[in-house]
Amino acid sequence: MQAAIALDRTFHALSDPTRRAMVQRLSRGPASVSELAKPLAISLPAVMQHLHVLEASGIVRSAKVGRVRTCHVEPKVLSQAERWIAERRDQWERKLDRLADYLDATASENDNT
Amino acid sequence: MQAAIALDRTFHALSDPTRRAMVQRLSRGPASVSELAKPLAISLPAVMQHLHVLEASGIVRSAKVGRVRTCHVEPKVLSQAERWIAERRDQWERKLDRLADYLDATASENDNT
DNA sequence: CCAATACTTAAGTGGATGCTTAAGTATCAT
DNA sequence: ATGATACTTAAGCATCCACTTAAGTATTGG
Repeated sequence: MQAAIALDRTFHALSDPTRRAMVQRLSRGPASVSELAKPLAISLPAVMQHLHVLEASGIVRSAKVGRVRTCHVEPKVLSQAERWIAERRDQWERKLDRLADYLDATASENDNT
Repeated sequence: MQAAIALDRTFHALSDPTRRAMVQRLSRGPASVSELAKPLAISLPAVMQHLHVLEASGIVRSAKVGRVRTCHVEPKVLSQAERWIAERRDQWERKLDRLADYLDATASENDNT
């Protein structure tokens, strides 16, 4: 049930376009807070708040050296969210396949008119 | 950039445990609104509101026949969200691989002591 | 030392979210 | 026709969200 809260936080973190832009930037490599903020048309405190959300989800980690905080992506958490989606999608798609098989089988039974 | 709004809605829809439970139920097969509501400890209007969120994202579709509304999962929208995550994760993991390669190469240069 | 840099904290605001209860509407069964 | 069933709409409410500005703190370069 702890996994549910992790998924809550991860999907919530990814539901905002600014945060996805930050993740996209960080997936090209580490960046400081101000580097993350540069392309965004919002204040630095707003960027900090988004960063907190991303860190709370575990998607992003950061560490401060001197006055610079450097951030990077943590792919494991992304994998968990990805897997949740994939499992539901697979389940539904297999269900559709089984339905198709059943319909095919039923159709061929009626082939001998 | 229409895709961004679709991702907003999809990830937002998945960020709630009640809605994920509904998706999980629907990935086993179609269900009516009251079937969806049965295991949930919330009122029927609340279930409706969650359903609206899921439909707005495109994850779920529904149609009413008589007085029963039947809902089902739409796997394409799930795939898009899944792909967004996979792309970022891959990018970061490849970056780490390249870094490892670089470190290996640098290490072997210093092998001739 | 002192000013610039790089965050960080705090407080406030408008709007979205998730829930409720109450009161509908449209079928279906008798 | 009438009651039960299956939603559906509406209204209200507490909380959360994304953002702002203002005022910090901690490093670093001159």
